[in-house]
Amino acid sequence: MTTIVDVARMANVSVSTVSHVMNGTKKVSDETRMRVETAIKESQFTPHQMARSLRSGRTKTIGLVVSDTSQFIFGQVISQVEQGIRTAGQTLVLANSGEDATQEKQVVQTLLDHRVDGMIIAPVADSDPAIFELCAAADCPVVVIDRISGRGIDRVGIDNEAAMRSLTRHLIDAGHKRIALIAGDVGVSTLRERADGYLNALDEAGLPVHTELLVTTDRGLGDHHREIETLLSQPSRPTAMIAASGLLTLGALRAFRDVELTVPRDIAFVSFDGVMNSEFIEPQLTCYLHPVEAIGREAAKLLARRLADRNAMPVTIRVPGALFHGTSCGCGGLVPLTMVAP
Amino acid sequence: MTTIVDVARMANVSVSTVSHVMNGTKKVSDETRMRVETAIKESQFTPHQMARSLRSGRTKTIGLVVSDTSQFIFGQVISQVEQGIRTAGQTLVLANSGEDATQEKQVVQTLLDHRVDGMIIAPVADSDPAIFELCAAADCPVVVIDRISGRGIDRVGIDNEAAMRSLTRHLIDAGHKRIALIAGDVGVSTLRERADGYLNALDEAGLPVHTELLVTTDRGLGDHHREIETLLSQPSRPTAMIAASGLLTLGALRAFRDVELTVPRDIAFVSFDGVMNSEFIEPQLTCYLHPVEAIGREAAKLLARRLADRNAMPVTIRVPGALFHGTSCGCGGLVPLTMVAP
DNA sequence: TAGACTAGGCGAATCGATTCGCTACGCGAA
DNA sequence: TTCGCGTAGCGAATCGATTCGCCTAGTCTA
Repeated sequence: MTTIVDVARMANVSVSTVSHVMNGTKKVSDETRMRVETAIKESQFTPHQMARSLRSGRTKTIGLVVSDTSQFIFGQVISQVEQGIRTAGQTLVLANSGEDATQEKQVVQTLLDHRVDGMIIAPVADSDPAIFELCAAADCPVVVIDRISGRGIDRVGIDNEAAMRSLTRHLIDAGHKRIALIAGDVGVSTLRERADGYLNALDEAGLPVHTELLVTTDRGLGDHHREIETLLSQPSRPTAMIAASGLLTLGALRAFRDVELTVPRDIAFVSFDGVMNSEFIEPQLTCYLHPVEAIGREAAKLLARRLADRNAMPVTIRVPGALFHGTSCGCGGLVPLTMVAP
Repeated sequence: MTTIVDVARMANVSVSTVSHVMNGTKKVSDETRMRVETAIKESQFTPHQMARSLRSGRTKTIGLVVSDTSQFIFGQVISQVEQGIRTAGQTLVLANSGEDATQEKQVVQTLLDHRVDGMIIAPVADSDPAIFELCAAADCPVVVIDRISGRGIDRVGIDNEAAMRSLTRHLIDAGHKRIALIAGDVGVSTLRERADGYLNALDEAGLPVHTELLVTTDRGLGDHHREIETLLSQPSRPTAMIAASGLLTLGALRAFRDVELTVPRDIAFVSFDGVMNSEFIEPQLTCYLHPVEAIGREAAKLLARRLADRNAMPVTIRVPGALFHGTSCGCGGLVPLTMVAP
């Protein structure tokens, strides 16, 4: 590989002059600049990023930690983040936390060892708060996605509570009183906020909470379709059901199929977050559409802002999503579905 | 941040001794080693990867270039590759080529500037062969995924021709003679191989090729459902159809819906590659299942092998996929679906 | 007991860039 | 003529690790 020394020799100037030409850090006469530039072209010189980083302390890389790269939702986030930081001249270093707090801490440390200039993290359920201290100690700015945790940190996510309240309200307006929620792991802040939205909607409407209709799980990412089957097989089965995530929606759909219930004839169904290719699935799901692309975009923007001004006030950005009115809620479009507040 | 110098001072030894303790590059007495190790722990020292890389010439990073991170198939690949290299102590640097040759070349250069130890590339359709020269010049091993291009390079992919031949053969065995292929951009080697499989199957069966049933496009990633609609609206419409990719399958499904054809009653349909959540889509698609996870895994393994032995013979690994016999082909399970040769 | 050899550790060069301070030169003013 | 000053460019220290060669004791052998 050719180095800056080779270029300097070719152009018959000193190493520092070549550096100044490349970075525009000092005035160089036109004539010298030309010589250097042609030398760079001819030798196809590209500066060694490691050497550059060692000296300057900046690597022009951004770390992104997600819990499962293969999940569709994260694919969208990765795509948007990559695009955002690439156009800003940065490069993406990706790590998978595998929905495990120990591994998350490890990969965060690895990214810090690689001296990323900043980090975007979608924390796991029982994330160790120490990771933020690690980043702070390394003076590495962090943006948290989706799952909100800690104060004094830039965050971007959706308004889970309001969105779920809208969905629940819709079923209530359609006359349902026994509404089940497949809530998932309420240890995850996202899912707990959604469960809160459900409870608040019931409360506002003066409806009682039937604890047997609230399906939560302590841990794990399963789709829980066995539990849902059990619930649906009982004599006092609910007249409506809400799934709190895309994965849980798939579990519910499996359960409906297995116990041979037809939606919306036998039970009304709405979901938080759509599922892929839902346009080909019958019935059309009434659901909240998670604005994943926007979240990725905003996260990249937020980090860029932070890198430009380390002392800016930390902010929390709530990206609005959209509600899709399908046929699965069984209201036949007669009951309006009100938008989530922005 | 604490550096190796701090540790050396704390342990009352020289810098080089600390280095030797960390890397096990020289024998150090137990007593000294202990002192150094406790000093490392107490100071929470982690070596500066940039400095380390500058000296050693290895960055412990692997570059991965895909054309669209948000596509499900690449999400799977990314996940497997990340896992593979993480367990090997490497870190993943991800770049998006956006299905554009110019951008692809740029990101490859960026990754080389960051001195990745190796690279895995899923090339774009009209990929510039120069990218391989760039890598060769930088002495950076490359593994090519899926789309095969060039010789003397490690490659991992599936046997597109054989898989497509099986699918086509299945429809022929079921009695079809007018079989359409939605082939997509045959400039992409993957898709051309699939088209070849279709043509070879027809040839083996002694059936003529109807060019109007072969829908190809010069460029782009669209799902082409308009073209498919046109084809289906003609009086002499085919009795069976094959879609050559997951995306094209979605286009076909849209077209069937829009022109109100029922599969398999009005037309038989099989697809190369399934679509997400297809278990909830009626009818069940008879299709070839792309072994994406295996491809990602193998790519990581292949690169590891190459890094261990730069002089090994370049190999091409063909990962076998599976065939799923659904109801969309309309044969009612009466006609056997023969496996792809491994 | 001298000489050879080993173990354990130290010092300094090195990787390839950035960046600060210095020099040499030319020009205008006093 | 001398002084001051701005401009263009050079030299060398520096970032934080790795690694090679050298040094010093201590041990073994003849």
